[in-house]
Amino acid sequence: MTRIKEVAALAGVSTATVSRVLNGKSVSPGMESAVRRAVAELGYTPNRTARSLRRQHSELIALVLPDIENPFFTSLARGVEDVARAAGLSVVLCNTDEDVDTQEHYLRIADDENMAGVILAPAGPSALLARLAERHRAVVVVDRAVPDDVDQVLFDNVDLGRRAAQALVDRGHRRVACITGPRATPTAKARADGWREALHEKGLPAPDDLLVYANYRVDGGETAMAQLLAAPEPPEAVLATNNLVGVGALRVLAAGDGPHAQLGIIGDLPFVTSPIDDTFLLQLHPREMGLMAARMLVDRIRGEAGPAQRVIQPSRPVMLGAPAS
Amino acid sequence: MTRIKEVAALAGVSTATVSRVLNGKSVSPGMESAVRRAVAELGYTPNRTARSLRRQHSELIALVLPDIENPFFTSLARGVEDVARAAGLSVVLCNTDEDVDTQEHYLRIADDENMAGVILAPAGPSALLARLAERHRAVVVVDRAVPDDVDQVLFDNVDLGRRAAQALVDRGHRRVACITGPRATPTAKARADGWREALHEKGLPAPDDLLVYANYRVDGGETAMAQLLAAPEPPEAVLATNNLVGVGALRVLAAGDGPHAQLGIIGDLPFVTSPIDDTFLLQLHPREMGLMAARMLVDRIRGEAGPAQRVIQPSRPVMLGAPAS
DNA sequence: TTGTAGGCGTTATCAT
DNA sequence: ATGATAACGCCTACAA
Repeated sequence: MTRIKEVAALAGVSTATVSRVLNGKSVSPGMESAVRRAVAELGYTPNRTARSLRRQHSELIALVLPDIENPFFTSLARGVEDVARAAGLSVVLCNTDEDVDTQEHYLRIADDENMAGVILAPAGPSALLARLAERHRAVVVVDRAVPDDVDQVLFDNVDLGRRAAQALVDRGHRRVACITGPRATPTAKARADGWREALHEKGLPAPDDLLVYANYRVDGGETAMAQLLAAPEPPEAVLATNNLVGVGALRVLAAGDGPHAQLGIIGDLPFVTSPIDDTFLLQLHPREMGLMAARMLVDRIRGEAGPAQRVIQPSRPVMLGAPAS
Repeated sequence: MTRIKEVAALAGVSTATVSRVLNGKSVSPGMESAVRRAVAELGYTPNRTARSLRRQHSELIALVLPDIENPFFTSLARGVEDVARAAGLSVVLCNTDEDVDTQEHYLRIADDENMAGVILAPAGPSALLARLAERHRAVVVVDRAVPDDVDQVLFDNVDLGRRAAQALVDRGHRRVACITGPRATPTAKARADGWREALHEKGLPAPDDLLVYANYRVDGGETAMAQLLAAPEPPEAVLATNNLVGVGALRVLAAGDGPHAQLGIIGDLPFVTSPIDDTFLLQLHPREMGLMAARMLVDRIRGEAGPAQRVIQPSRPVMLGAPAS
């Protein structure tokens, strides 16, 4: 454990001078080189705990995610890292496992560790978030909106649902079902609302039996898809409103022992193995979302940001495989 | 920002008493309740930076991973979290992106932030790791062996390769190919060595054209599998030595426009969509590996661990779908 | 049991 | 430009 004091002693200067060299303040060339030599010789790096305590902020940012196993979020994380590292900040990831208590726990840690900022993909409402923002801590929320007055990078979820459903209708389908997440999940509800609006705009019915509230994971998609296909009058097309239920739905179709249906999925599928013919994808570009969120956070940390803003992230429609026969 | 001083003032005691209450030292009941009331009223939580500086260690552990987008590692992370959280430690994840410089960067942060311990899945050799261990920092290495004298939780990679290849040979195949990672990746090489040994033990040849060194990701698996199947004499079976190249290989097979081959994969496939008939899986249970590593780390942090040990993690063979026709 | 005070390692202020 | 020193917030001897 080498301390600044030892560096100072070896270089024959005061600790203040060492500190100045390390922080790029003006120091005479002779002393500077002596200090740098001593630093190199001892392999000294400043103790970040002491530095954070003194400066009242560290060079860490916390990226607090609800589900580290969802490729959407890991891809978002990569985007955040790229921007943050380039700005001299290090990213630590915290997994809330969709649990609000765990979320509060990690937000509090970020605060108590004097981290420079937090990017949060909320698992649910947070009391701490507002407090952090009030104290002028840098905070950016991604993916799921919160009522607080903080920077947010979001999708227009109703629009996503509408456009995805429209794409399916435009391919000639009249019975278009929707698999979405739990009623209590706002993005799931919004995307389903978009689906409903699209059908109505096209003059099509959107009966309750065409809308399935599944758990928002792979097994939820499987169950829901199986249920839809087993109905007396199965849908001609199915919209899966996130990547995981999309994987589940795709699995059921790929098993191939039931009626077919055209699939639309909101999100991306990094690890699919089946040939996905005849599937409509509305890609979300989570990495870009991470890049944007990190840029906003860096600006805020540097004090270059104005009032809190909400940015809507674009999405991209892609048709995979052969057109519907 | 509420400080211990304010709590002390509100409770009418000294800061020392507040600190004692917070850390479970003996305090008279009257004072204790007064302190607890004040803490609750102010919503006080101790500043972890100051605490870490004073105690010389924080309650954070760093989980340093080479690829946050690989489900193997996210699953491992979940295991680590479960044990660590139960032990009162919080986990922060750091992504090295398979880059040794980034790895050293995060290891240094873990050290300079006085973190309680580090679990590292190495991207390559680390000079800092040995220094951390020497300074009696808690360190556990997972998945990829390092020469240093630290706790390690590993697979027997040669054995994995051997058993997986044996399983394919035992199903009657004589031309069994192998897709593995880059020559410079020790686990990739070891698993390929196991494959070679198995073939030799069965009296089968293991010619160079049956062994493909791919990049260890999905696209590497695709390219390698396509190459193998396009050969004049395509293999009857193919061993993919990790989950990602397994996905790539499976994709090529599922596309179905070439000759077929039976597939063996070392690892798990959380997001596959195709029906995987006729595939041999040697499952690795990364979550269990994370549980074990975290338990060892906690023991070491608590000073309850003896000399550094290496634990070999078991794997499980599974045959999916119908037997080879 | 409780309070006082020193120190963890760094940075920043204030003299020089 | 440089050095001595206070302060960041907390914990823990030591004293009472």
